[in-house]
Amino acid sequence: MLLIDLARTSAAVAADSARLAKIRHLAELLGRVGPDEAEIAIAYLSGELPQRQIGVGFRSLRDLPEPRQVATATLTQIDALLDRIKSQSGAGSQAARRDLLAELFGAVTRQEQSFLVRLLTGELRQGALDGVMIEALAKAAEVPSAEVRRALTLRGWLPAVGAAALRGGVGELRDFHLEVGRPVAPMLAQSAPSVTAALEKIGGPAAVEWKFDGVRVQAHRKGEDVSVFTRTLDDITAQVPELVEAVLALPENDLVLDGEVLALRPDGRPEPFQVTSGRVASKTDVSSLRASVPLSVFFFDALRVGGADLLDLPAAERHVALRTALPAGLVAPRIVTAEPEEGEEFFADAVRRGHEGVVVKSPLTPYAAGRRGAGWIKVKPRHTLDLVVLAAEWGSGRRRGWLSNLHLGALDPETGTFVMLGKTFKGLTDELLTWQTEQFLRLAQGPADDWVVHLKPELVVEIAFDGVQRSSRYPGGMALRFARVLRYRPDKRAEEADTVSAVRALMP
DNA sequence: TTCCGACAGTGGGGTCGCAAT
DNA sequence: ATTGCGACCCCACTATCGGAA
Repeated sequence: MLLIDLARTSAAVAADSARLAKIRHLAELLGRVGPDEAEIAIAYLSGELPQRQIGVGFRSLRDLPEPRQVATATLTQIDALLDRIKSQSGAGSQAARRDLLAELFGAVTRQEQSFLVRLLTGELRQGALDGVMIEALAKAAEVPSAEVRRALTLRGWLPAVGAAALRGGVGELRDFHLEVGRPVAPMLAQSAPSVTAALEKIGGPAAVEWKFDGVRVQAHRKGEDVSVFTRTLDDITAQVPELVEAVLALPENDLVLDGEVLALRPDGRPEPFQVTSGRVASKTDVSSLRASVPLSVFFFDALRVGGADLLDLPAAERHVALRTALPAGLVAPRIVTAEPEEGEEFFADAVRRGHEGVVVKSPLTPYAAGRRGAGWIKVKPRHTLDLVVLAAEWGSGRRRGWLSNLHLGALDPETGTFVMLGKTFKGLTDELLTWQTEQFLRLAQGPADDWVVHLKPELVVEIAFDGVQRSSRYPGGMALRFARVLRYRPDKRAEEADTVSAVRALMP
């Protein structure tokens, strides 16, 4: 199959806003792709690469060669070139990578170039990714989408699952099983503003469990072999020896566990996320880092214990298996309650101890991997500040033409100036985007730029955020974590905004 | 007919590893 | 030694579609 066929299908998918129409376009193409190229076609049309990543991003794609006039490139040829590019990533040569990219982009037409750029930068923007592709595969292979979903849960890689569906239908999909040593797509959580609201949503007794501010891990053990994977299914076994040893010390030797790894201080309080993140990402000098930044692990779910798959069991039963297989010190602290007061008190205590919040879990739900089901609901405390808009950046995609991304500052009362604390684009409705674009253009001052519009510091906006962290990027040495807009404060003048010292008081 | 679950899009701060400068 | 880039860790929120109620 030719790459141009995919580029055309992608364009048709982008042109129709209806999901059912997108599914029809994708299924039509999947119906005529050969078995050798099915995996490539599924990957490309759901915004992924068979190679996963190849060390090429936005910056490497600025200067493209002249396109061809006639489309002749096949999926197999493109895939082979991407393989060669990947082999030059990391320890390879950037010059070699540049030459190969020139060869790749010189071999395709303008429309294919555009498709490849969006694919390689991870910004396909056709309104269809895994969720829509699952439905399209189900349609093309004439199988229930639930079967595709189930197989994806267990395999974690849609191109492989989809190719199996097209090849062998339900029969082949049923061959996917939980395999120790191969990661499963982790279950995700929705969020709620309070434990009370979360309990309401679940509607009955629920587990309320500490939420740690660390890195999600999935640990597999078969005999004396242990592997550890992240949320995106990357293997980090070598970076977390403490975790490997903890799992090897268990009496049970056929296990798949879900948990969180984090760095604790000697007094037992958690280190800031930045410390945990840096430690987990470090591949060099792990043995000396162990001494200075030791990692702890807390598990909260069991997908397999003693050779038995537990994914389809209710959460409460999985937790019994977890407690049976693990010492209490390795299990995330939790209570089970239907009483809002009791849940709120447990939440407040977790936060007092420095943790991120809690996750409220239904006792009934199976392990719904990879979906943000209503079975898990996270609750975190929320801070707010009244800050001043210092500048704004033009949006892209559906936000093109709107000033979208706000630069936020706190008041320095000594000098009457404002100290930038970060940016946000979250929490804005289309109506608010329209309103603020007008206001910002009225307040514009300073050097004109086609990216950033600088403003007279007059507009006050109420910002919600999760916390304040150390920053080497911003002048105050602090940045907001997960900042989002709540509302504008036309009743407040900039001189009444929150001050730098008020922000500093929130630093851990 | 209205409601609501699931999805895609639009970006945020921080850290590490690596090649090039 | 420093810089730029890619990859990945954490992530919130709104608009939209289409099936459920």
